Amino acid sequence: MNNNGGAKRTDSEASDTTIFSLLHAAHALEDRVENTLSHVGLSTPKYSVLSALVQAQQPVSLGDLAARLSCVKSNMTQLVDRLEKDGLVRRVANPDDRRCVRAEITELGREKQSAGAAEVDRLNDQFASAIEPKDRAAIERMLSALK
Amino acid sequence: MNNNGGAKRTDSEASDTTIFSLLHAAHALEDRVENTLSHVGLSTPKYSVLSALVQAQQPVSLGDLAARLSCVKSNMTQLVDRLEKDGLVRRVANPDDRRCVRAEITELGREKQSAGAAEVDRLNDQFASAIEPKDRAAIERMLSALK
DNA sequence: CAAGATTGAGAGTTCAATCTTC
DNA sequence: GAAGATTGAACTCTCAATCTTG
Repeated sequence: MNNNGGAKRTDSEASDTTIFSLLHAAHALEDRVENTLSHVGLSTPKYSVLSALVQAQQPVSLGDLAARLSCVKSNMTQLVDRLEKDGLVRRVANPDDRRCVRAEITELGREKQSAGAAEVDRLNDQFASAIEPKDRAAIERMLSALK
Repeated sequence: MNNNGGAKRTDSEASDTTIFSLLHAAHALEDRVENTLSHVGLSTPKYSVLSALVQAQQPVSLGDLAARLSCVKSNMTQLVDRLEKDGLVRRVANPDDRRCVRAEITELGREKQSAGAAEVDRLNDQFASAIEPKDRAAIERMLSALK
């Protein structure tokens, strides 16, 4: 969605470095990532979970996963539900703390993540080469202004 | 959600001007907009629809609204459902083409949009002043590289 | 048959409430 | 009671199918 809330351009010239044009661009970029990952049958959230599991090199509790991906726990419950249905992840019980459920990546999940990572790397390189090295510093400053 | 898919940092230094850090920053910005608009009881999509209606200065068909906000028609159907339930918009029939349904902003909707626009302007100014003028050109270039 | 809108199903997200285990 | 996970309700969004009108 465009989300340009029709903010008034008080500037005579619509120089358009406004919040909404940034968000619009980010949305386009997000779509491109989503589209690329769909080639291997993954969504961005699913890819993110699989990547977290590969990186951890061991099963990770749902609460941990939620924290790593900056989302609420109930979201992870449902995301893992879908990943489990896809056969990319399985829930494993934790004998030490029976409240805790950990997600473990399957062989298929590992393959998908690897394929997704290749796609993302390709996109990343492509994007990086489209940015002038001199502009990177400016973008860094903008990013930190945003934080 | 963070969405940093754990993309491999082939660079020795994680300079982090990657796709995912950009998306992460955009997400933070989006949250700030969403949070600001929540002060007046609006979500970003609802604010966008109201703004489109204010700008048009007349009722707009749902298909038109969907096109203006770059989303599919069925999304607009549901968004207008919720806006209508909130009393911010009403559906009006079109005698000329009875297939067509137009959305008309209510007085309450107009008030909310106006309050939202004030908040967004404030945020926009705040954001603009955090960006060095010299950096704006770089950001423009990045934005156009994204398109 | 085209065009405009809606409906149904499902993904992704949040919040509040609940259940089990510590 | 607090921590870990789940469930239910709601919002935003997409796609495919359907209904009505042109």
